Amino acid sequence: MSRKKPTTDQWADMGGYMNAKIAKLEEQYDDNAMNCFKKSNLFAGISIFVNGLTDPSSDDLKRIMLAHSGVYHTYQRHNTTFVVASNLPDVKIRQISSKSNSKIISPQWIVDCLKEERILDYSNYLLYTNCTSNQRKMTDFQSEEDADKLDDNEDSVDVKLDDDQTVPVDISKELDFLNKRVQDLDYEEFDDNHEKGESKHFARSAVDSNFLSEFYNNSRLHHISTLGAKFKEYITELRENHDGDFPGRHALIAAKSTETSNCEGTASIMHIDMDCFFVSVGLRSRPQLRGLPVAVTHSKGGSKSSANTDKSLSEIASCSYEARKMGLKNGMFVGKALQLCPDLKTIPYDFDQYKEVATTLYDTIAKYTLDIEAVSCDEMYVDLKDVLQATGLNVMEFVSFVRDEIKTKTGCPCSAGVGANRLQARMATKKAKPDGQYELKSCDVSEYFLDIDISDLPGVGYHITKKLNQLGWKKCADLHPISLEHIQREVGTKLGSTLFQYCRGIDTKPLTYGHVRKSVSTEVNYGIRFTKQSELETFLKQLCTEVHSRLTEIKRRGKSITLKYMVRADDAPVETAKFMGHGLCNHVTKTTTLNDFTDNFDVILRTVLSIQSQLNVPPVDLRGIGIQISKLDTQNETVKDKNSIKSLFEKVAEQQLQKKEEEGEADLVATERKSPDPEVTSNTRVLRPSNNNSKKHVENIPKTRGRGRGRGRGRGRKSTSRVGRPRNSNGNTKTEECSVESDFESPYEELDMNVLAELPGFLQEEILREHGGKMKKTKKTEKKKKVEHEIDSEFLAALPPDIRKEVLQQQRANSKALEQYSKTVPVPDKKPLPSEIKPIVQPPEVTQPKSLSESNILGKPTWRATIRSWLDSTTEPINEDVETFSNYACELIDLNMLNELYLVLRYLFR
DNA sequence: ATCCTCCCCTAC
DNA sequence: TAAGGTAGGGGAGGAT
Repeated sequence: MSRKKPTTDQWADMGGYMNAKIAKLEEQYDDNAMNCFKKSNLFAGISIFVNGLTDPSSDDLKRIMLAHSGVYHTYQRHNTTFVVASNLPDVKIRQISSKSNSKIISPQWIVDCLKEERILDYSNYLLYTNCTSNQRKMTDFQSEEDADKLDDNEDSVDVKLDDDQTVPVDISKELDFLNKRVQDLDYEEFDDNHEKGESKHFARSAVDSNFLSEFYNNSRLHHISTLGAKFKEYITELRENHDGDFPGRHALIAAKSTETSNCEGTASIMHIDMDCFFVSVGLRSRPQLRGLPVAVTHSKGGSKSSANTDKSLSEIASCSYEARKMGLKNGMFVGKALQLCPDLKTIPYDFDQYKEVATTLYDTIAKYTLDIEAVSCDEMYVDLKDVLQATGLNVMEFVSFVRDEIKTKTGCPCSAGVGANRLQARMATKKAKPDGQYELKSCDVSEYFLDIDISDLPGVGYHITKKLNQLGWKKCADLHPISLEHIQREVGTKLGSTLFQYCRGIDTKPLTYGHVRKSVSTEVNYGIRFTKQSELETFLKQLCTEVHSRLTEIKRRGKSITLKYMVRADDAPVETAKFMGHGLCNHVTKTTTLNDFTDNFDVILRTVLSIQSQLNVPPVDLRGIGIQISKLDTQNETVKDKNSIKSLFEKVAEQQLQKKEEEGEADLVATERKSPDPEVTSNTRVLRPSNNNSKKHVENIPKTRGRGRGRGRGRGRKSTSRVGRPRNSNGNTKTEECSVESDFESPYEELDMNVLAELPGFLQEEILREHGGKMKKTKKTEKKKKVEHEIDSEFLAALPPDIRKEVLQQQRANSKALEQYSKTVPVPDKKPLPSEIKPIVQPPEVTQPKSLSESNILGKPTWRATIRSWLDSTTEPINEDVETFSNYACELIDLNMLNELYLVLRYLFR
């Protein structure tokens, strides 16, 4: 291959620059790590993307967002709230604003918001105000009239397009011209801003600072994946907020022509799917290409200069039916495709348009019913039973009605299949395509399936197909004489029984409407070329930023962090055949399970860096990197019951009861036993003492940074490492046991940890906080503290008298303990807390227990934060009256727990 | 037995 | 040049 590599000099230059940059980043990172407290919720719900150079720098802006609950996007997304920029040329602005909902504002807005500690009206900070100015700009190189046409076209989702005449024939030329112009200007701008030559026009590999964002902007798979997820969420949302009215149905009833009624209501599952989606969307503005073999790909040039494109290894994302007839397939390389079909026309991607069309598709269906299971951006299952019943239409009437509507609105054809279950509907769609519909009647099912290729069944991909074909099984009919056990033996229990049923048209899986994420990940297996460890670390950090922002976006936290590598296989050439591809690789993954759920950037980054050093793969050999966060905490809605405050108490009580029973005191308490909601208990896991052995809970943050001398060879298939990180970085932490004592660094070693350990959790917390921050202040604060710990009279009043007495007693004892303690402990200088303590004070990564127990709540420095965090995720109104709580408490909780629980309540009601 | 981790496979 | 992502189901085999 005469592929051009950057010369060694170029690499070296880049390395030098990158090193300097990294050093700076590191420095900032450390700052960042020390100040990882959330400072406020100022920017909650707001996300920014920084475009170009800004003041403050994008890094600073990121830190601000991190600290104030905002989200920092490493690349612009449709839902980015603000694009932050200082100086953008009009063209760029137009590009941004026409393609998204984001407003472009000056970074000053963020600075000023911070200053005033409130969200200011951004309109004064808009970099540009709508439309007018930039349209004028366009006239610089377009006639006014053309520009108008163009605009019309861009907004034309709702315009009828089935008639090709509607669109001017030369529109695509204009588009091309415009795009080129925009691109040219982009480069010019880029040069202006980057005169130092720190980066080329393109981000070539992952060492370029803007590689990640460019990659994500251009990756079809990324778009397919994220769009799909988005629409699943979209449907879930629509269902949640639905008021019971389906506006489309009225029109349907009115438009109903015949008096047909839907008597045979069995086959009412519809599977609907856009026909070669990307191509169809692209053809809307290129009517002259209709009827020709067309493919969507990054590769430019189409069929005109075969010299260059013959060998193109660019992949085809989607190709028209005309192209498929020539043997083209999605995913095929352009080079090969051109051999099969020299007349192939290639068109570029337009991700924003895909999204628009998909939205129209979903909105159209949603007018009639929300019994929708989203499969991807262009495909869904719909249960029509309800609509048909409500409107009296028969199935195919309805199907053709919506298909027409979709085609009219989007200018793109779709196909639909109808059957008694999802499998039948889906197989019916196959017959319907292209641009058609087909109902698979129950009497036809068995015959219809006989001739279906096994490889067409869902769940049967490349490998399974191969395996089955080798056994001589190709058609569904071939499977009929085979016993269930036999099939299972070949392909596994689960898939075996699925296939056994599928080949007969049986599918018992109902449509699923709720959609709960189980993991979040980000992965790049393209353009990964590192020469140095530092480049790898910088990139890992970017990936962490990315997962972190995705995690925060879905408002979840995770416990398990996986680093995934693709490593060049020993015998694979260093230069891949495909430009910047990954070539033949081994996969290496390693997972760390934290003790606590986290959504904290620092925790994620440290964990990842730590795994990185354990895997110890030479950066040069890396070809792909991914980070996955799994074991997400439970989602609010789905576990409302389990998360109720009542069940918290019940579980605590249950736990105590068990303990007492074990101690043989069952009869004493048996009468007190309340049988909790069976659903709750059935989901309660039996608690085991945390195997994290130490008496004190310590945050589970790996501290090792940089290249450790981890030696985990190759496959990384060791069991997952618990990264119970010793902090004392000078290495001599022999004990895996990590107790608070051994982990303190110098000034804090003076703290008498034994005394501290004696105190109730909440006091430890207060004291440690004082210690780290304000202990310098005099008695005054202490008095204030005391007052704060005084018992809420409202709460007291709600208690039965004898209990009230005990509570008061206990409270006095606590105060004394605190007072005494503060005398015995020397007051250190004001110093930032060591990182072990941080989470105790304001922990994003506190335990969010699946099960709650005494030991989870009490006896741990984090109990309070634990409960707090747990309650943060509950949708139960925590403003239930104090009385209710005290009643729970009195009924369920041991007396000596009451005081602590009281403090929980105070905390909640503060 | 049951759970957990590390895979592999599939789908869009 | 090219932009080979992302989430979920499930099985093998070790740990508990």
